[in-house]
Amino acid sequence: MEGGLSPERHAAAEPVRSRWTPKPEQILILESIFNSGMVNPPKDETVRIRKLLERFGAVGDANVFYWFQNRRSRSRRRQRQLQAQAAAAAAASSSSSGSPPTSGLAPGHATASSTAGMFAHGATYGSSASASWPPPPSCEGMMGDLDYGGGDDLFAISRQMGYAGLLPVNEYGVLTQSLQMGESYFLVTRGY
Amino acid sequence: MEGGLSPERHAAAEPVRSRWTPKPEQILILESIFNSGMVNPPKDETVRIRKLLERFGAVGDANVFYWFQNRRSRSRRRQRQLQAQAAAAAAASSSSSGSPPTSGLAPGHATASSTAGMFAHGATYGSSASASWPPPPSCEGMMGDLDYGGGDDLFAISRQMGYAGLLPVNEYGVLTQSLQMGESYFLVTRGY
DNA sequence: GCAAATTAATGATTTATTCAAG
DNA sequence: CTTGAATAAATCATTAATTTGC
Repeated sequence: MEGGLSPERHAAAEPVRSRWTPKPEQILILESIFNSGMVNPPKDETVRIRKLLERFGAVGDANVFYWFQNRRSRSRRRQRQLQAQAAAAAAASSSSSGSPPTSGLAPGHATASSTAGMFAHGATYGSSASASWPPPPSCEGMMGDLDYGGGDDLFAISRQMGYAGLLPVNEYGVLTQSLQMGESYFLVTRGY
Repeated sequence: MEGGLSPERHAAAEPVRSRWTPKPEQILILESIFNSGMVNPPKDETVRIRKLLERFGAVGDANVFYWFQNRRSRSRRRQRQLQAQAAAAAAASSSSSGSPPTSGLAPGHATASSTAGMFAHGATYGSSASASWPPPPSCEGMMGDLDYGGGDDLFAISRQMGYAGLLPVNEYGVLTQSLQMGESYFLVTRGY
């Protein structure tokens, strides 16, 4: 099995599609949100998330949408595969003990080993990204962009609550507790 | 008690999701384009198409996108079903004359009965043509951006060149000849 | 150590399926 | 039933991890 991708291609006018490569911080945020149970954010939420992520690098709504879509899909596939494996093993060794297909998307275990401190911070990294927008769910929340100021008030919020301190994370360094829906979080990485 | 993900996300107030009902003229345009071979228009083309359709009623990019998606899907399914049927029949009767699965998308009968006059107009080219796109917005302007600006001259131009004459249509009143890629067409309905 | 060559992850597209309005 | 809307599954394509030979 090999890719068999030779330098032979339409070497004429290829726009060279490049794709978004999320920063570690962005991944952490996304994982956290996903892990907190919001696996399929509606459009307005997606916009909010995107605005959060933008602090760490250019990103578009579409990227966020795609991320969640892929995350859902692959999470489920892994789950299925794992279950099939278990089923096969069970069938091979003994019998029954079939666990009915629960939800499929299981949030967090907690192994709390890695540490990622979270608190607010203001730094304007990202620029904006080109963004078209994929087909998100219902149009309910399409009333104006509840744009809380300009983003810097994130500070305010977190200051209000004081830095939330450390939150429980799993083996991926991902939160196992849900983030507050209306809040915004920033994270401070430890090393990288 | 995270509650995980409640089965219901939509707020209590059901937004009464109403769906787009394309006008006959719009359907004709869409069918024509699809029938002409452009079965999966890239984003910029979709925008153009949407602008065209907007003359006959409110419509968004997402609607156009969905339409083509569904059209492709259902066209192919019908084709497959038909083929399966044929295969089954062939197998049942005698030795099969298997026709390899050609492309599923290739209509083009011609019965030329209905009439729809179409004006051709040399439109803005500029098709970046290459890339496809990330699916379009869901609840974006069903009325929002009135882009009539570059739109009106369509009429002007078509008036200039005079009606381009009738084009061959099939039993659905749909063109059987391909529309020119860079062009824009208008149709004059006969009654409705 | 370092790049070219491979492989593994994963962002982006397309297709198939499902749900619900009309 | 037809068909617009939404989602999940499958697929493609590019980027990061690696392996490998020097």
